Amino acid sequence: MKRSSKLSLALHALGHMAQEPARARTSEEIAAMHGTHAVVVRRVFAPLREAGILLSEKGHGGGWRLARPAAEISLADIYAAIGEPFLTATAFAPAPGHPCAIEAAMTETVSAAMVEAEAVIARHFAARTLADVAKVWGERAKSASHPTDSPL
Amino acid sequence: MKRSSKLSLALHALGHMAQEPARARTSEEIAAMHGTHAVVVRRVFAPLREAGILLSEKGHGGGWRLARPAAEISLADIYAAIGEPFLTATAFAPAPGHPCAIEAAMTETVSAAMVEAEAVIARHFAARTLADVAKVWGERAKSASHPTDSPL
DNA sequence: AGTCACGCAACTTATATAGTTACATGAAGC
DNA sequence: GCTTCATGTAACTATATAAGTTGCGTGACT
Repeated sequence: MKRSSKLSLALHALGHMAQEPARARTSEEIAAMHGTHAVVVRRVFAPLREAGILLSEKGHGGGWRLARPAAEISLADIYAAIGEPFLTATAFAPAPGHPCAIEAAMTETVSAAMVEAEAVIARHFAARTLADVAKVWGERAKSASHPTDSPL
Repeated sequence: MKRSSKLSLALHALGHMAQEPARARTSEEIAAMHGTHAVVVRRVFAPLREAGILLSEKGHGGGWRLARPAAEISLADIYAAIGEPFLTATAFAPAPGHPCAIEAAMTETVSAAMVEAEAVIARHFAARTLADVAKVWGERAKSASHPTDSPL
């Protein structure tokens, strides 16, 4: 397990959805596309719905749809909604049971580096929308890999 | 478990060692200082020894010592020797069993962001030596927290 | 010889996350 | 109104990763 992550699923799926925004996709469809389980898709998509990026509909013809044009959804929006940081925050639990100035100094330095790194990532993602990625896809893959937008 | 990490242990311990470089510390001592196990210390320190940052000696009076002055050991040296990246590389395993242009495009974007972020961290760490941190410690904690360099 | 400390391999335990099952809710079609 | 399809959610299982632990070997000092 754990061969993938929430963010990779979200980016992959929303990238596909940006290709044909009108059509709703079921969780099953998306799960098959990404090689995972429908419940996982719902779990990952729930915060995106709450963030106003996705809409979900029940019943016949239901499924998931982009809540606004792909050009108005940046990767940063998705990243922020997921809330799963790249940086392993586990790296610095404070000293167990006793304060230590040296450890504190180290933690400060590392934290500063992490904040900087996060800012870089945020900037990077903010500069790219789903539409940008869809465009790249359109330019390079008029070939055969994903004819229109079919799963698998 | 996993309340700490290799890097936090290394930085914490080497920070202390930089305070009094002449004295060798046993793995037990360091483990007590960081609230972990001596074997874990040896495991984490092994690559630092191979990288020429630490020296280890067996027998009476043995233990660990800095291989060179604290001013010549940057945090980047330690970070590189540990080889444990901050950025969760798990985030992007490729598509399971089938290529997908969209996923590839997303992966490229994310990878580029990660490379940038890594560079920021590397630069940040390269600019700080163990001696710098020891100095910070010396300036702020002439008080009581760690009288000389005692564990706990 | 005896003790101390690292070196290393193997095993155990803890945790996080993906995967799965099960059931409830609501919407469309008949 | 009943069935079908789809999401919503909680609970459970499986697995991968990393820390913690044990045991034994080796070298060095007394």
